[in-house]
Amino acid sequence: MDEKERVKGRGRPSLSDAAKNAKRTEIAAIALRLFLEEGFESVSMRRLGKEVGMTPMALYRYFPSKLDILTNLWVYIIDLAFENVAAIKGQAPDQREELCQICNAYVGYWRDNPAHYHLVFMSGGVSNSTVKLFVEQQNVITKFEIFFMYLAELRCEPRESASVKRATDGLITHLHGIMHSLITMQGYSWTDQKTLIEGAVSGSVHVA
Amino acid sequence: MDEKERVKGRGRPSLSDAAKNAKRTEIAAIALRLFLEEGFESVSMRRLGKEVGMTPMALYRYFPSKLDILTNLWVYIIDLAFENVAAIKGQAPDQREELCQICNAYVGYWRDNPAHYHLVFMSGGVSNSTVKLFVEQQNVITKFEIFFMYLAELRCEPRESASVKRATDGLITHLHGIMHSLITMQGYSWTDQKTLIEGAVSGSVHVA
DNA sequence: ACATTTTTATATACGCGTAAACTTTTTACT
DNA sequence: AGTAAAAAGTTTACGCGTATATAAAAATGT
Repeated sequence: MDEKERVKGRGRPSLSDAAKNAKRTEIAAIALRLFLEEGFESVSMRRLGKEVGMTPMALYRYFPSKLDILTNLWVYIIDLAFENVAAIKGQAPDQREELCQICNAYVGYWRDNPAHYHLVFMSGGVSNSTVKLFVEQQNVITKFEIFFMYLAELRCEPRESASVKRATDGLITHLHGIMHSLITMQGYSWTDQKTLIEGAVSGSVHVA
Repeated sequence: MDEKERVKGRGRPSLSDAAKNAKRTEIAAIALRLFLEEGFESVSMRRLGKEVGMTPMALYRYFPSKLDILTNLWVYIIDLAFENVAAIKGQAPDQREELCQICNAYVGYWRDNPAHYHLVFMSGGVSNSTVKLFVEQQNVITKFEIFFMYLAELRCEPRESASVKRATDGLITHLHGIMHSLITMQGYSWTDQKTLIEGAVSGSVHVA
């Protein structure tokens, strides 16, 4: 939080990292509950402060902004999403079927937890630069590695080849599009998730 | 703006539709200039009111909210964008190439106008039912028809067949995923838009 | 003990979007 | 002309995120 660490001398000592992290965790836990229950924008810092038991401005000792509390929760939620995905590995008879199942688990997680989806992908007032920073800072991207591995194997091409990169980016964007469309445009009668994902996987395996 | 129209009787008469629309147009024009110059969030209603020459609250006689001013501008601009998309029809040597160009125009529009993308697809906050209503109201969905037509022809299948429906839904979701990923996750070095779209089109043409 | 220094925590204040209360303007009816 | 009514327009007020000013707490140096 603070720029430099003072080693010794006069003055009240900084909170220990442990104490600070404990408080951050406590705030984050309460924020997560409130955000999921009532939505990010509906929960004010004054309200959150009251629930945590501190003044609104005291929260700023632990998080630089309200938005920063949110991005912190993203990490936690995305980890949850990929736990679901990891649980499927090595369960299906063949790789192709397993990739489909993994894609369904990934998309399914967000559809089953639309509040999480809204928190991560649709929280209002979040600028591009914020998301960009988040994606770079946290290793969300490394989580996509699993898709690379499956496609390299299924396509019988090296993991680092340009065509695997193209195919995987195509698959990932397609999955996000399926999620996004099914969740946010419910007025349209989409083809069912499983069929759409089968098509996405099929395309990513066979595309040039 | 108002629920019911009073035909006659006592009381000051409502502004004529012409007068009201003139004022709306004037406000919208100034808002567009300011939003483009300084950004939506940086322009306050107090500031906009001053520029237009009325009190902040008087603006609410003509638009129900600040966001509504922006959506109004968006409607105007998106109509132009779809004219652009339509303008591509019949220009390319073959249908397949033309579909690619149309997809690129569609995705490119949103990437060139990320504020509009955020407004329509990420206006999360309280109600995505608002977004849903807007999308349905402006029948954006009926604009998807163009994708159905191209795929029916390219796949040599009837427009109403289940496989054309599957393929088109696959293409549309993929396009939205490409948009969404490129716009909101700029920290990741995605394959370029054109290549991704080529893959999306390829998949939609060949998928079962 | 007491002053000094640094950190933590609170209180105050600002501009924001806009709801609600209020005032002004414009009409019709007596 | 005077009054009632309704829309237009203004003022005031609220809660918001948070910058800034201030106070309180907790350590060291004398």
